[in-house]
Amino acid sequence: MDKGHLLAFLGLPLHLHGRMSADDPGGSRRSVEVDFFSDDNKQTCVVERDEPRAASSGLAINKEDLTINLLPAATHDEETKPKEEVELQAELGRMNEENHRLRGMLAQVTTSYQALQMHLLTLMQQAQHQQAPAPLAAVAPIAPPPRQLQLDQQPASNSSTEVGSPRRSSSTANNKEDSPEATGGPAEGRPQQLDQASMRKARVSVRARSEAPIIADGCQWRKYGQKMAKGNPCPRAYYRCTMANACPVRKQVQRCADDRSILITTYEGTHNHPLPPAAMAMASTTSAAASMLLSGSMPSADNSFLARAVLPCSSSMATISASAPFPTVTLDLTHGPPTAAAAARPPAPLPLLPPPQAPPLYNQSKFSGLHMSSSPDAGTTTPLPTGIGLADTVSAAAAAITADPNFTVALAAAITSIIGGGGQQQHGSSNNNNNVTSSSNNTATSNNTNSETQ
DNA sequence: CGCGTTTGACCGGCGC
DNA sequence: GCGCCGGTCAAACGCG
Repeated sequence: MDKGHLLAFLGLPLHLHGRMSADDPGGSRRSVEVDFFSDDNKQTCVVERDEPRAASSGLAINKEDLTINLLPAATHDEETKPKEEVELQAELGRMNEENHRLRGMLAQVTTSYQALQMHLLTLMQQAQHQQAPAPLAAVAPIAPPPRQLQLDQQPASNSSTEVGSPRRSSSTANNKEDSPEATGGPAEGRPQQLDQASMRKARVSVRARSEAPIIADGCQWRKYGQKMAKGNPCPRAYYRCTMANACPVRKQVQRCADDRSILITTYEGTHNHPLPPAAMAMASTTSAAASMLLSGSMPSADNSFLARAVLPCSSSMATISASAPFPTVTLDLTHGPPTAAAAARPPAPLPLLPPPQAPPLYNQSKFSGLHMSSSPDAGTTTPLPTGIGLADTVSAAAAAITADPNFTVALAAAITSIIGGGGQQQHGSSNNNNNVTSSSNNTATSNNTNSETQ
């Protein structure tokens, strides 16, 4: 959505723009605001452009006004100069105050926009599901509903035909996962096909400080390859989920080239089986992030803006990149606050979905794995020595994200898009939790600590 | 002996 | 068309 239209749509007092551009000593978000209030929005600024001149001694000034005031000052007497400087400084001070107020208003507008965006997304996805219902029906018998969202459900939905090896080798597998024909059955709606195609490619990258070779995210992984990636002296390891026979989920683990204490884990795909609670958090986060990417694939969507919109409280740790090859959500857990505080807080009161769009299953303890999060250091930059601690870190971080009401809205949208009207997820959820309670203790990742060679 | 890792080879996509 | 590079395969190997 165009920002100008957004402001108009939200009824923002557009006359603020000109003032905003006058000065922004704040800095970090300056580019956004300048762009926001650029002169390109003439139709929104033209009304106000005369006002600063009419009240040149008032609060509202812009760059031109400053220039006009400063240049004549050079010709003034030496005695008047300090006076004007003092006035200017006073004005600057007032402008700074106003700038802060405007920032607050901008934050409010952004919040409103987020809500609207999420609502729109939800409506769109609901509409899609009315067009193409029940693509998950084929999956449901295989893996009970409570598992994570089937964003990458195509392999799962085809698991009846794609028996056994999930290989994608051209020499051994004719049913390539990436083939559009495999994305959905003939009953599937075209728009959803496209959505799933994009979501299948979506990845979620988690950056976390860890001395361990991999982060324990609650799933079982089997290493199937290792490569030296260009531009990084550290090898990249490839893991495949082995909790189910044909689970399509893969992950890549690589240390950051700049800071080798940072472990970058990239998840791709969606599990087609029940997950341990410990894995649920990450998987759900992954799925929701993929859903966000879906929404970001809408035309003219600004992904960075989208990232801030979807994860407003996590903007410092979550970024969305649509740059090739795959759209990727990066969750940066290497930064402590502000999310560290959220991550370290007791995980029990996880605010989940707002009632209207919340599928029943997510009002259950879908993220019960987060309850394992006991490490007070979760989300901080302190390296955690054990895999369990890392699991806590990841889970707690995921809790921090999912606890964000805006994120849960996005999550609701994701669930709505995937599950649609399908409702009896709760039973499976409880089954799922029963199934995996024990596995959550063994942290279920690959036991081989030598898998990550340097 | 079974399971998981290692590692060189292979394949496909992409840029030039 | 060619080469680079990411991703995957599969035989070899190690470990319990």
